[in-house]
Amino acid sequence: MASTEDTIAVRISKELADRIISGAIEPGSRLRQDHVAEEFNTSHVPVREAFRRLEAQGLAISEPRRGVRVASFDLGEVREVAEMRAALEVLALRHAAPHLTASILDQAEEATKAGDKSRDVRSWEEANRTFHRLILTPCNMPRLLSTIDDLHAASARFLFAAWRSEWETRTDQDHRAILSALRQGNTESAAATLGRHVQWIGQKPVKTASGRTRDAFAIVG
Amino acid sequence: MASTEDTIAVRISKELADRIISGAIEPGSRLRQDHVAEEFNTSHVPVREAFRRLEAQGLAISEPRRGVRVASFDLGEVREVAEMRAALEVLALRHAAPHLTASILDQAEEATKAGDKSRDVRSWEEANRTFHRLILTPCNMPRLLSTIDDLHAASARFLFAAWRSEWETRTDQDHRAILSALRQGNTESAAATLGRHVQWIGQKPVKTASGRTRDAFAIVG
DNA sequence: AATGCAGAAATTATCTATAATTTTCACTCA
DNA sequence: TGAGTGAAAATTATAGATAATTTCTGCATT
Repeated sequence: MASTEDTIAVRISKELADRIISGAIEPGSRLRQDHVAEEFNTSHVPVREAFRRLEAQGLAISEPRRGVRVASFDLGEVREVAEMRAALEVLALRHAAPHLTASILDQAEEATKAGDKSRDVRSWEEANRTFHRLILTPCNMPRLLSTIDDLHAASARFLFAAWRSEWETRTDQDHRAILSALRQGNTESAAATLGRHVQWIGQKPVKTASGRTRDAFAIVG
Repeated sequence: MASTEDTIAVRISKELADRIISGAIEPGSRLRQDHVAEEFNTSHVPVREAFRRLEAQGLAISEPRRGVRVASFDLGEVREVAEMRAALEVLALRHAAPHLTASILDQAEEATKAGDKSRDVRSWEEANRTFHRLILTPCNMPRLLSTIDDLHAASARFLFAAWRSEWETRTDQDHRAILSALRQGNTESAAATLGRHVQWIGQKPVKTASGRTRDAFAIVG
């Protein structure tokens, strides 16, 4: 953890981002700068800068003079993020493919296995993210990768909101198919599978606070 | 102009973004918060927030304790932005197509004509941006649209850097082909043309300060 | 001439204070 | 009972001041 390297504003934004993604802070709830400042033992100036970062990542929305609140989301946004991820990850994979080494693919396979063994959402999400990052990073397109990172953060948020606690282990066939295609040098097939994989939207009945049951949606890939 | 509505930080970031895009501030040059604060007659707190916004748009980069500088760019970045635009605008168009009305397509045709008549880069860019915005906005995907907006800002920057002054009028056949396909309800053909159109990278010899000639590249679509 | 090293100047990051705005909530009056 | 009203409290936005860091500059040394 390079906390001492970062500026206070960055540290705050990372911590808040983590809480928003994990669902520790409810969507729609207000982020009050003085409260946050007090908690982190700082003034509110770095807090405001942290808010601007969260805003840019799409994790918070700010209305002038009325403060900042945690961004809420709906099924439409889940779909939107899924489609953006599909389009951009396919693009990244096409450029990354020529630079993929056997070692990278082996690491990606390890990540897939780790995901299959995961007993909770959080560790599954981490393994999944590692897989995607491993096969996409070699595309060497920083702007593309950072946009994809933001989309992954949004995905994780949807995921944690839907699968708050229960998580059933499952074997990720898509990841294996992608790796196998990449090993055979079949980039187009890998890209097509990745595009489908990322757009798969899981659906799960969830009990609301009022005791009713509704469906929760999330990107599971 | 809703300047009075906006917060000072937003106003500053818009003005600085405009200068960076137009090339009024050189890539790589430093943005000094006190100087900017003095120019806008404010303290540096809103200036710092404006910097965070520019950073998020990819127009500036900040290193902790060493300040903010205008992002520089190279051919690789031009390519990257072109490919991202292609992927995302195609996605947006596919979703927008069912909601396009004759009126919107007529407005888009007007924008194309305005672009063809433009005698300088700046007005051509504005007309071009209007065209793309018109046919994409109905997709109703706010996150996607705002990402595309940022990419258009980057495109404009490349464009102004390459075509600083000289600009030859040209007839945009791609725009017309896209409109014609859309009018016939042939979304796939329109999307394919748009994807190619946006990835077209113009090339132009440019005289550098040192009197030498080098090639400048920009997205011309 | 090139290199390295103070010390000074400039600049960034943060804190404390103040002004302006919005939200809350008790209270009046229909 | 309930809608409207108007302070009071809370909160945001900005300003001014301070501490910490970096960059610059000139001079001594090799």
